[in-house]
Amino acid sequence: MTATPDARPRGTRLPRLARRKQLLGAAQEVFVAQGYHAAAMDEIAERAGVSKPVLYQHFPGKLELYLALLDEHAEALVKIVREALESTTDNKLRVQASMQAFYDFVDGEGEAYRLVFESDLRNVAPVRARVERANQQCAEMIAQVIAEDTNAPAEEAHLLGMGLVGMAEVSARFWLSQHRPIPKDTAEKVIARLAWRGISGFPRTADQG
Amino acid sequence: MTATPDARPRGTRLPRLARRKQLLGAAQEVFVAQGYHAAAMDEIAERAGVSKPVLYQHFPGKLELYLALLDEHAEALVKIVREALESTTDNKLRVQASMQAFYDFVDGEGEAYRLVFESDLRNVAPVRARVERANQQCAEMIAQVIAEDTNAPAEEAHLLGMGLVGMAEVSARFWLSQHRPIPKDTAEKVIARLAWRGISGFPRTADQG
DNA sequence: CGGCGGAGTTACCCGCGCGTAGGATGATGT
DNA sequence: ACATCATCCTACGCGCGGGTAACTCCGCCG
Repeated sequence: MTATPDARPRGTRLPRLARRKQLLGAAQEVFVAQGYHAAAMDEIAERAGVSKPVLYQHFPGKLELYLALLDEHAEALVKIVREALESTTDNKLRVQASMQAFYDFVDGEGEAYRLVFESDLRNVAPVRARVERANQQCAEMIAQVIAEDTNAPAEEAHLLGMGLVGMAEVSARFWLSQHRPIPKDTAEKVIARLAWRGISGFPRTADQG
Repeated sequence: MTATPDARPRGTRLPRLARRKQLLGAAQEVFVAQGYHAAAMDEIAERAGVSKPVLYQHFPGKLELYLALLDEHAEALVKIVREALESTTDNKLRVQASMQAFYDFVDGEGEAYRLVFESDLRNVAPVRARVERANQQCAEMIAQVIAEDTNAPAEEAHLLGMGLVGMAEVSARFWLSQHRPIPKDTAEKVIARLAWRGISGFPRTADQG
């Protein structure tokens, strides 16, 4: 525990682009494990088997390095949610696929979801903007579908979309933090049913209090 | 903007307990506005119209000061959710009241909800523990109600509870961040309906895939 | 074989911000 | 009036960590 897993082979020389990718990999490990603030540039460099100035030859600063990773994974989230919604025109299946998308994202390699869902840098404008944008894009896409089959006003559809996003995100993170108490597809189905029954009732009943 | 709102009347002497409360107030303002890391003890002291050592006569360190506030508001959240659930035995009304509880919490004085829902210190164990505990207590209470009227296994009930918590939390934060695009009670009702229709379907259908 | 350029290194600077030592000042009891 | 205690202040120590200056080392091209 005290001794670091001792990093990559020290001393190797790499072409620029390969090094950059490797640095991103090392940075991701450290940022995910420690969060932005507790992560030290020294440690990232060491993890990559390289000295600190190398890091600064590839990224202007700590923040930019972080943003590069954040962009990558925020876009990945939006992408898989979009693909889930485009995978069918049956809204019930769409809900199921969307929930699965969130669970897949959270269950993805290296717990990278933490960068998007648990960033300790949301108070910094560019980070906040990216995180909110990803969330809103997901919610917006879902709201679109809801609005098509519903007489709910746009603002309500947006709110509902965000509600479903929150449901998926928080429940998926919980499921993972509890070390998968139930099989993944079961969790997805349970949540998908909750979501589907929730919104499928809206067309007829939305005009009454 | 550059000049600080210039704090409380400098130089006044206060009895210990009054000072402590005032310090907590100042600290909350700064922590909420800046987050833990960007908040400086100097600034909190200045905000309270006091010098730094005074702060340290009341709290052993920055972390403890933060934890004091976090505890306060985390407990407040659990409390209002509990009261919402105890306010009636009609589950539909319980859902409505619970959602309202979250919206009230987020809409509360000074945006204090940020300490619980947007802490930039979740990577630190005692903070993480408190935030997760509050969330889980809320989810647990809701799961309890679900389990009573449902044949869903305990783990699924927990997951559903956390899903509803996430729905409420995320949608409420979104609603506030958008500067209340719709009236609060409308938002509550929309989300409550989503939640209620979602879970009310579970008793009969939970045993099928 | 000489020198050019990119890849890496060591060793350092320095600002920020938490926490503290030591002194002043006003209330309180005798 | 004088001691005493609690409250509060000015001024500083000091470690941590982001970022940089200056140098080395190796392959390659002419």
